[in-house]
Amino acid sequence: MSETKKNVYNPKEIEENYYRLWEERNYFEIDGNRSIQQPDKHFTIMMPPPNVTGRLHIGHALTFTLQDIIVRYKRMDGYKTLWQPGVDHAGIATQNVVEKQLLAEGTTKEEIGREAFLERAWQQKENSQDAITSQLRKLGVSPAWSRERFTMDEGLGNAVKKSFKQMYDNGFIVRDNYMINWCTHDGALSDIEVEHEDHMGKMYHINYPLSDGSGNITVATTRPETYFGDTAVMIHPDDTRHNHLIGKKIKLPLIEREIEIIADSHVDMEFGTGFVKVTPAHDTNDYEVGKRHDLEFITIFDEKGILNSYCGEFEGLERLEAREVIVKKLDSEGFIVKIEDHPHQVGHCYRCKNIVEPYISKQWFVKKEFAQKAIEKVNNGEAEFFPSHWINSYNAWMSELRDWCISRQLWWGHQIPVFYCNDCGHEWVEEGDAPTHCEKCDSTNIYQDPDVLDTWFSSGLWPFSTLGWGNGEFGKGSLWSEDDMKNFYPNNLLITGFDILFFWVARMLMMGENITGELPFKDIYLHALVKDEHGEKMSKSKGNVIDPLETIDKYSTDALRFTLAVLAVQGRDIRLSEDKLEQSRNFTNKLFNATNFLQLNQKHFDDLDPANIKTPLGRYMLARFNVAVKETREFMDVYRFNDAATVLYRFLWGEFCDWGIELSKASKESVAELGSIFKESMKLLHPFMPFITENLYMRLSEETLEEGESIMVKAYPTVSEVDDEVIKQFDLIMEAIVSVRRCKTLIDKGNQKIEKASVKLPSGSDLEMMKPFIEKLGKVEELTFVDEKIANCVTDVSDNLETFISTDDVDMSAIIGKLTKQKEKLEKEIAKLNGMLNNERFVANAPEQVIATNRKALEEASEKLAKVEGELKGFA
RNA sequence: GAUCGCGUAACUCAGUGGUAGAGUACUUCCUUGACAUGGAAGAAGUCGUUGGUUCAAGUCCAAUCGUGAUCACCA
Repeated sequence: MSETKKNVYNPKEIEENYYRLWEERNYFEIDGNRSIQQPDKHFTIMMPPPNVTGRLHIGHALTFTLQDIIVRYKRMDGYKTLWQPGVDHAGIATQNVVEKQLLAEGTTKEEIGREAFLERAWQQKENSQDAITSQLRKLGVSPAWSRERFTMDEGLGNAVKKSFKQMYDNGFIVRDNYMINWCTHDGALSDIEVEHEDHMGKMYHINYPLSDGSGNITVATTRPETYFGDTAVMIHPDDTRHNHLIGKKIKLPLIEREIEIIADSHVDMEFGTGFVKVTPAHDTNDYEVGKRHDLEFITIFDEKGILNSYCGEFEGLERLEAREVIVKKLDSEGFIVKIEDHPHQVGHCYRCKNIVEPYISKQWFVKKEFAQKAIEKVNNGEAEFFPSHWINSYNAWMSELRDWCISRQLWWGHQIPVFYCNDCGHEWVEEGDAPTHCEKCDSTNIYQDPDVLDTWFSSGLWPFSTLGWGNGEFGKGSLWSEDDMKNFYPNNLLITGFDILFFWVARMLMMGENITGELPFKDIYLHALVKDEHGEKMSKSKGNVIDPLETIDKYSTDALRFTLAVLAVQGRDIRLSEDKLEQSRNFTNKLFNATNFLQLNQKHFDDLDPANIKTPLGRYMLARFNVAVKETREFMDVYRFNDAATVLYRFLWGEFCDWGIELSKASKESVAELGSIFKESMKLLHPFMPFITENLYMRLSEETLEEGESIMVKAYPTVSEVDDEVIKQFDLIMEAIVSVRRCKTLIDKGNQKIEKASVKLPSGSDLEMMKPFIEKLGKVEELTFVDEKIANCVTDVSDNLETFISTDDVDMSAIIGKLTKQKEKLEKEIAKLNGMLNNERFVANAPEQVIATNRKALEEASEKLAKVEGELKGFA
């Protein structure tokens, strides 16, 4: 078991203390990196505030990991960095959680009343906020905790009132009767709070008798209970089957209310019977028809869905329960023609899953025109989506926008800051404290609108309300300061999931633009969902949920973070699996052991100064490091987390450990330099793996975090001059080593040490420098450099060199087979290159550099082919 | 119905017009001065299909098939 193993990295010992020390030292705060801050460099990113409803899930882990990577990078790169934390009151969601708690206790919100209910909701908020933020800390994230906000704290409440007034005064907020989405449990919903789900329902064909007794017409409906609200039947004016009936009257079954047959081109003649019942108060399309034809709007059930007196004997039944009862009665009276299965989509409340009803109600709305400038500015490139294709979804949604219903019949939320006077009927918005008198007639007989605002109204202000905008005096100097709007607005970046593009991102864009005159952020990075290894959505019922806290326990925070980063490819779902986590865990172990190796030789390593890197191997690793720094920075700057993580993995494992450390075994004097480079690469990796990089950096500095300054406030590595010459030399050394190893497999000495081997290198090579490396890693006792093939040997031909190992007895057929295959491959390559180079149009059109590259490739391939053919001749 | 993704090695996926890449798995081998959560060598691809543009296409365009997401409508 791992407990008994030596040399295995144990993250738990390390992660425990570091986070506490970092936080205590205020490294996460905007001036936490004061020692390396550069003037006029600011970076802002807002944390999407988690709901105060539940615990941390893997989606949180992804989004906060990506944010933390960027924030740590910017902080180390000298930016005054604000990562603004906070939590969201999550109106309906939280209210439902508390209602469930009450239900379990055998009571209801109505029983305990609004005041006691809100107390319970605040308690839920406190508990959940504590839980979520302590779980976030386990992820190693570094937001400015001292500035933590809550969407319903007093300052943000002030900002809500101020912005509401501004929007009201500008005519963007209005109150009117609309047909809205009504949840009989949660009240009014905006369009996007309704989820349409496929559902196998029934289509009921019902006979409506003509008033003159001349027969029946048949209408088809999926919601028969709504017929009590019918105020017309319509047909298409061009429908020659039926248009002679236009203007005739029919009598509704059972209740015998008389309605007219009207003509409207909204009817699809191909569908159903051609007759459509019109229920203006309970159907979105019929609402429009009703307005066009000036029909009566009959509402047949109340806010809880209980049928009213328009429904005759069915009054008092609940709308869904009533359906079966009504149909049974209609059938027994002979009105039902037939009932068919009918697949269709039904709208459900996104919070309580209740079936949503179109319902006429007086509500507060934000006019769709409010979004206009935000659409224009985004399309002018003032904000940029990553991946860029999201602008299509943004535009599609924005262009079809309808007025946004912002009033909610809830208790938990920002109460709408509108007051009404019972005496003079005056209505006004109050952005200050609650008034005691009507501002017009001075009456004290006034009341505040009982509804609260959509939760997304206050979160729409998040990019600037957290910076003190509209907060009044609340939090000034502690939670925010007067410079904040100047320094941190607009925010540089938003990172969030695409699932809240419309709910949140679009709302922030329009609110920010209107209220501050500027879009709230420049870059918008939308990440995908985290799915399981088979690409399935994670869900409790499927049992495929990966819990980030359990994952951290098993693999470490660093491993989870690195895995999420390496999988975070723009525009693709993230398939998380144990395999990937293991790979990252192994990577941490590799880094741990690289440090162990370095410290076999010496304990302390200086920080990197390129001028002090003198040995050939040191200069080579420095050159590779520089390439890694350049690529990492470039990928981070365009939010290509996966590419940056892959570069780091490749450099640290594939280049530093597999080659650098191994080569250093033949060049002990280079170890001190490699240690410095390794320390510097811990800085490069730090944003991804904050804990292990801190630990290894400290170990190699012979310091502890308790005494030393954290890696997280040291300058991020920059590119120094890359030595191309030394790269060439080591490419040759490594090619020779691989060639020797390959050659040894021909004599079945794969990994064993052999006495002699000969290598033919290109002229001008620094043989003396190269020799010890090739001997050590090729495991050759004595290496000789030759100009010609030696007698009785096996050969390996590689691009720039050949290896010979003398032998008396070996199976030549394998070697011949291998060489033949090599020959065929080269011939193919040469033919291809020749084809291109002999093509006049290629030579005329292709860039010179491409032509030169191909010429060189042809030359090299031809030379290599000659060698291979020479070898084959020797066996003939 | 509309829009937007995705289709590359057995698997999971990178790939930015210029000779097809990684990790895992696989084959063969190795306890070497850190790491077997390790090391070495190797094998493995009609880049969904068909056209087009181009000197040159996995990459750009069109069509098509498969697959997924979002939005809308369905009386």
